[in-house]
Amino acid sequence: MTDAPLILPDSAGPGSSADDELLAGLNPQQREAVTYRGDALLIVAGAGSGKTSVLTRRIALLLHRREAWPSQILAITFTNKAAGEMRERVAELVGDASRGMWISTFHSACVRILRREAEQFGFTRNFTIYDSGDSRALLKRLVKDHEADAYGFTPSAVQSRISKLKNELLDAEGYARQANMSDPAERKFVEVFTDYQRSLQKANAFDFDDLIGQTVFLFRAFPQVADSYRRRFRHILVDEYQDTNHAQYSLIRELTKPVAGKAPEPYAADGMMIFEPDPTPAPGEDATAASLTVVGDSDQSIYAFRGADIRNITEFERDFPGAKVVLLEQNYRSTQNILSAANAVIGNNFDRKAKNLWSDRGPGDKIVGFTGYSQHDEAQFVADEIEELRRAGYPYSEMAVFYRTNSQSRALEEILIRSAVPYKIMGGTKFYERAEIKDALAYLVAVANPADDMAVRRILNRPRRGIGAVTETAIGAFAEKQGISFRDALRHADGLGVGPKLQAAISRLDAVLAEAADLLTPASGEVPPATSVAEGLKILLEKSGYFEALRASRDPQDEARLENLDEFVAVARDFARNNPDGTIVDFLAEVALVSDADDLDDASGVVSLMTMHTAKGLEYDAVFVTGVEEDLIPHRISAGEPGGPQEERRLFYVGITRARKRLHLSLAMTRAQFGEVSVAMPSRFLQEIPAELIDWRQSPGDVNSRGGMRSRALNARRPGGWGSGSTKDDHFGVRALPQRDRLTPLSTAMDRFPNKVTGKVRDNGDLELAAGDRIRHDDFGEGRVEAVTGEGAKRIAHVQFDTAGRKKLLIKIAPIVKL
DNA sequence: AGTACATCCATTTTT
DNA sequence: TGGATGTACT
Repeated sequence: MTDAPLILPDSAGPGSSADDELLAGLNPQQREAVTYRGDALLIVAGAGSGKTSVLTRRIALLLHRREAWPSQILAITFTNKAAGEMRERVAELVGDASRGMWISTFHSACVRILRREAEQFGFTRNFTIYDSGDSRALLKRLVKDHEADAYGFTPSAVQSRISKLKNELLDAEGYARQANMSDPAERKFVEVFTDYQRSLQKANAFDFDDLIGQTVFLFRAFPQVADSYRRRFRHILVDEYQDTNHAQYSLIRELTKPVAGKAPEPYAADGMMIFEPDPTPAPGEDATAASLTVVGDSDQSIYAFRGADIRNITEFERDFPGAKVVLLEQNYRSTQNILSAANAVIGNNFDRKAKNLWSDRGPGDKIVGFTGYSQHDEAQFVADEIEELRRAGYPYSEMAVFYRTNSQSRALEEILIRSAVPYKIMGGTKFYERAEIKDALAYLVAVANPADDMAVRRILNRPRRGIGAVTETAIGAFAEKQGISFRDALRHADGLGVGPKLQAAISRLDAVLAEAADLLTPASGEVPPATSVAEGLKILLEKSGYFEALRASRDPQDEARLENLDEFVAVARDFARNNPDGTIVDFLAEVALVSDADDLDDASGVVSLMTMHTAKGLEYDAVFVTGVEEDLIPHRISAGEPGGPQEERRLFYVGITRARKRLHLSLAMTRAQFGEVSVAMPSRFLQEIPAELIDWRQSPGDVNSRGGMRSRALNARRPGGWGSGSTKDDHFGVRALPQRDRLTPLSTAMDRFPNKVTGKVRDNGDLELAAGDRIRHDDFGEGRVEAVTGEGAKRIAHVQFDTAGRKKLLIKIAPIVKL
C-alpha cells in the first residue's frame, strides 16, 4: 500500500511540480490551509469541505518541502478509524515516510507516552487499560465497600462524575478542596473517588480518562520529560478539535509550549529512545514552540455531554494570539438543496460564527418528507423507498438510516427483515463487551499484568471451578496478610485454609497462568514473537477448561460464544501479522482502545443503520433521518440542559449533512414507547427547513393521530398542519399528494396497519412458492409471485401485489398464505 | 449453583 | 414494552 508513493520525499524542492501536484485541485481556501505557515492555524471546516484532504496534504507538503521530518509530526484524531484513514492517505502521498509519524488517537498517543514514562510515577510499563465496563465493575465493588449506595450513589453515577472531574483534570484531592465537605454525601463521594484511584494504581491500570489526564500530570510534574516531547514534535495537527475536552486541550497546550530546558534529551527516563537521532540537524530545531494546526467545525460539536468543550474551538484565537483562521465553506459532498436545509437549520443556533456551506453540484433532488401513522408505518416507508432507490441503481451500501435513540432501531429492523432488505446495525452490541471476550481478555491481563486483581478475580471461577465468594475472600485476605498480590496468593493454595478440592482447583489455575506467562512474559526478559499471543490465548482457554465447558454446554448461546472466541483468537493472529514486534501488552492496549465501529464500516452491500452520533464523519448517497419528532430530536431530556437544544440542532445538522444526493426526513404521528403509545409532534427543526425544499409524500397535516388520513381534497389548503396544536404553518399540506400512483393507499395503509407488526415471529415452515403462485399478505393484500430467490430460511419471494406494488418478502416469516 | 420472580429503568458514547 | 439486574427460593 505504501510502495507506490505519488511523490518521493526527495523528488524535488519547493515550487517543484510535485508541490503543484499536492496543491492540485484545491480551492483557494484549501490551498491557504495547506500552505500557511505560522504558530497556530485554525481550519474551520464545514461538513464535507474536504478537511481530510487538506490535512493530509498539509502534512505531505511539510515533508516534501523538508520543513519537517516525519518523526516531528504528531497528528491526532479521535477515532482509530480516522487515524487509519489519515495514515493511509498520507502514505499515498509520501510513501514510506509516513511510518515515522505519529498519526494516532489522543488515547493511543498517550499510551505510547505513558508506556515510556510509567516508571516515573509508580506504574510499570505493562500497565493495563480499563475500559468503561472495567471501571464500572471496580466502582461497583467500591460503592458497596464504602456503603455509598446509602447516599444514592450508583456505580455508573459515580463513574460519570469521576469521568467529568478527570476531564477537568481534577483529582480526588483537588475536588475535595473545592467541594462542600460538610455534606456527608460529598465526603462519601470523595472517599470512593480516592479509593478508586488508589485501586487503579495498585492494579497498575489507567482508565480511559487517566490516559489523557495522567499524561498531562506527567508533563507538568516532569518538565524535562515534557521538553523531550516538545523538542520532538514540531508540528502538531488535531482533527475534530471541537470535540476536545479540557484534558485534551491541556495536553495540546503542554505540547505546544516553548521548550524550557536547553540540553537535548532524546531519551526517556528508562533509556528508551524517543526519537531517532537524525544525522542532519532537524529543520526548525531552534524554534521554540511547535506549530499547531487544528481542524474542526463547531456546528458539529455533539459530544458536550461527554465533556467536549466547544469553547476550545470558539476561543482558539484568544488562546493562541496571532492565530490564522481559514474557513472552508465549499462543500463537495451534497447537493444544494440538502445544504440549504442544513444551513437553514443550523442558522437557528445563535452565538455561532456565520458559515454558509455551498455546493456547485446543482440543486439536486428535493428532500423527501414522510409522516407515518405509526413507527412501523414510517419504517415501511423507509423500506419501500430503499427498494425504490435500489431499483434506481443505488447500492444498499450507499444508503443509511439514522435515528436519535437506539431503541428506534427495533421497528426499523422488523420491517427491513420482512421486506428482505439487508442491513447492518453499526455500533450495536460491542464485540469486546461480550462476557466471553472479556473473560478471555481477563486471562491475558492476568498474565500480562499480574497486579491487576480485577482480572484475576474475574477468571477465578470461569469456567466454574467451585471457587465461590468465600474462597475469593480467603485468597484476598491471605494476599493482604502476606503482602503479596492476589495473583501470587494463588501459588499458595495450601496456605489458604480451604478444602483439598479447592486447593487443587486453585493450583490448576495457577499452573495455567504460569505456563502462559512463561510463553508470553518469559523471566529471561527476551521478547517472544508476536505470534505467541494467539498461542498463549489458546493455551489459556484450552487448559483452563474454558473451551471445554462451552463445548459441553447445551445452552445454544454457548455455541455462539465459542465462535466469538474463535474470532478473538483470529484477532490475535491478525495482530501478530500486522505487528511483528507486538507483545501481549501491545495487543491488550490495541484491543482496549479499538472499538468495533472501527472495522465494521465495510458494511458491504447492506444498508447501514445507526444513531446520528455514530453517523458523524460518514457519508452516503441516500440518507434517511427518521423519528424527526419533538422529544426525540430534540430529545426531551436535552430540554432542561443548558445548551441542550442547541446541541440537538447540531446533531440534526450532522445527520442531514451526511447525505450526498438523497435525503429523506420521516416521522410518525404516534410512537409506542415504554409500552405506551403516545402522540408525537413533528420536530421544531422541520419547521426550520424552507418549505420549498421538501417534497412531502405525506405531510404531518395529512395524517392524524387517530390513524386515518384526511381526504386529500380537504387537505389541500388547510391551516394548522401539525395535527395537534400549532396553527401557523403552510409548510405542510400545501402540496397535494405525490406523484405516486394515487389509486393505491400511500405507503402502507395506516388503517390496516396497526402498530403491532411485531406479533409473534411467524414461521411458514416449508411453504413452497414458485413464480406464478398467488398469495395473500396480511398487510398488502393479494398478489402474484414473480420470482423466488435465495435458499432455505432466506428464500425471498418477489411479489407483485395488486394494490400495494412490488415487494420482496422473506417467505419464512412473512404473513402470507398461498391461495 | 441455578432458576424464577420482582423490580426498576429507560439519550447520545469517537476512547 | 422489554431488558438488565437483584432477591428469594429450591
